[in-house]
Amino acid sequence: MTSRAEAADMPYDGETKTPDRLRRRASRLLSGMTAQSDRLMNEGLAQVDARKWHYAVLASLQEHGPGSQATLSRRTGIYRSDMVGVLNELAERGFVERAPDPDDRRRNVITITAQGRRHLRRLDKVLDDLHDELLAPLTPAERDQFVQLLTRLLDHHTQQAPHLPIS
Amino acid sequence: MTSRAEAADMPYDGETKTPDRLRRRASRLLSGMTAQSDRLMNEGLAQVDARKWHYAVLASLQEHGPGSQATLSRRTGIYRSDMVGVLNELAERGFVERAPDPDDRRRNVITITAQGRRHLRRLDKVLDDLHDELLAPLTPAERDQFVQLLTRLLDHHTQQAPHLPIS
DNA sequence: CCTACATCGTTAGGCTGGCTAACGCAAGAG
DNA sequence: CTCTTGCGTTAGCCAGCCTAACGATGTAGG
Repeated sequence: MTSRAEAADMPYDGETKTPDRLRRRASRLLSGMTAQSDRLMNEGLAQVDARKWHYAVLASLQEHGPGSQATLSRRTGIYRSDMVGVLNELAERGFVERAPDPDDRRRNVITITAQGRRHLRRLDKVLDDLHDELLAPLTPAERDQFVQLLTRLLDHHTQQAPHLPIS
Repeated sequence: MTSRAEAADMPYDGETKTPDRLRRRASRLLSGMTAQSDRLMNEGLAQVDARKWHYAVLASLQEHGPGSQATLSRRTGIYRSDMVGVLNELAERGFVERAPDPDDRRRNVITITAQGRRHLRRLDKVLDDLHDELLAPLTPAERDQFVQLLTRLLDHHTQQAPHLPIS
């Protein structure tokens, strides 16, 4: 409250904030960590000729069964404009099948193939290992808590602001 | 264990994995959450004619004092090729000053101005509010823990893989 | 002094991911 | 039959991240 500012060579002009707010800002930590995570996953998946989206689509297919491209788009959070390309790649490799839906001729029904299921198992293993590396510094309990905190945060934000088609 | 596969209409071919592995993958939670966070911060900062980078630079200047562009680049994680533009924007608005360094004529010395400090205080307030919104579903204790977990993870990965110039 | 190398600010450009817009087609509602 | 909605597809924008190269300047070694 007292007038002790105006000292021109003192950089901290009355700020009592935590010194390294830059490093502590959750938003900054998040984007830093995501950058790291993306790098890790992309590199790892590239070694088995896959991408994150491949996994998302295959996993969604296996867990919720076949669906139209739009459905998959909603389930995975991939825009339907980008879904086209992803499915092309997956179909090229024989991991999914794209067949016209007889009940609704606008739609394609996407089905995972046996090969796709094998590939998915492989990806799951790869991702497990990568996540082990990603979360290496945390104990199992901490990992659970981390995931739980993230889940709660994400749920909160995707529910009241459905900006993303995720989930 | 028994052979009960081959049932073609049953999508789950013996997988005993957690059903919603897609949603639980830390990497996926992270990128989802970061997307949400980035959106929030960008929108909030845009309302005061600012960007994330502006904050990073100003905060770094205030905390560690003036420095060359390359130094700032290393401190904030902004590539020096992009730093040019950021500093142009900040200088235009009178938040920093760019002066040639007499001791090393390759360098510019960047200094935060009084106006810059005022602006930074404003940004800090804005960001505080935004983070309150971001972390709304968490209790104070949980927020701390979240930040702490993220910090540990990030430290771990940036130390042994200095891919990013961050910090 | 000369040479070799590193660092600085700057410009240009590439790649990727997220996102919007528009199209033609098909389905459903009134 | 028309209007609206959803579908798959193409095209393209924009921001972030990142590399490469340039001329100018500094540093170290002979």
